[in-house]
Amino acid sequence: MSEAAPTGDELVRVLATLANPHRLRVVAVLVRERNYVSRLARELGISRALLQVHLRKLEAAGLVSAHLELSEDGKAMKFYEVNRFVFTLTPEAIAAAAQTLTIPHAVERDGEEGSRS
Amino acid sequence: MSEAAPTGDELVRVLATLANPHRLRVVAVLVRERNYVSRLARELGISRALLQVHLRKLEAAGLVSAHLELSEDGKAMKFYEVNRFVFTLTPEAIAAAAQTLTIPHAVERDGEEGSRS
DNA sequence: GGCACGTGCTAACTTCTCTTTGCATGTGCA
DNA sequence: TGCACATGCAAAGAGAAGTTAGCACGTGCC
Repeated sequence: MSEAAPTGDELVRVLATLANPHRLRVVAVLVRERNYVSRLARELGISRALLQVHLRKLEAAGLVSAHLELSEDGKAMKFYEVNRFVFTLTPEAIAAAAQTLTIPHAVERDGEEGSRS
Repeated sequence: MSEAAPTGDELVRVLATLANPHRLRVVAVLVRERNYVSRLARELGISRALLQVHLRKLEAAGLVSAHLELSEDGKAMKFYEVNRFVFTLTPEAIAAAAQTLTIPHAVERDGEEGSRS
């Protein structure tokens, strides 16, 4: 996931996903070590239901991965870990990504009838 | 604005600002050349009122700058241009930023696991 | 069985964001 | 004076996002 040139839609999704304090904290915790949902919720001090929503978004954006595993005592636990990724935000990179946005707005240049000039 | 280590709040604001197709296109157009509001709106094919809202957010995030100037025929025109900025998004950078988030969630780690349910 | 722990889901509420619509101001020019 | 162009702002609706609460399922163990 080392981004060389993300598409506009992809970039929008990633940025929207990371533009949230909860999800930033989730990434921060997962960087240290992989973790399963319930424990992660406890460490972050948020409800499990809320965490799941954020984890789903992070996963949808490709920033984290989930692995369902069975613990020694037979309990199903869903482990999450962060993926490697590098997104570099500069005006130029953004301009390039913007060109690939779907549903592009009309950039028509017809009515050039300025009263002045 | 070459970010060495943005704060969590700052990062969230920048990401939230850039996570929008319209604003990405605005940056793309302004990278090529500075422009004033009305013309920018025409080129992007969106209403002026809508563009102003987006420009305000971009400016609030420090990504663009505005300069009010008078044209030859005396009309007041507000020119916008993009600022230089570099934000590098990696799991580690995000983890670092997350540590500086205000209104941090309680990350308590004691035997407070009550069965309140 | 009942409790503690893990998972999943959804309905419903609140809050925020986006977008449109409308009106206000000012200038230059035919 | 009236039109074309520039600016500004705010109310209000529509839609998306965030959050809570509640229920479902499964396992191991006293």
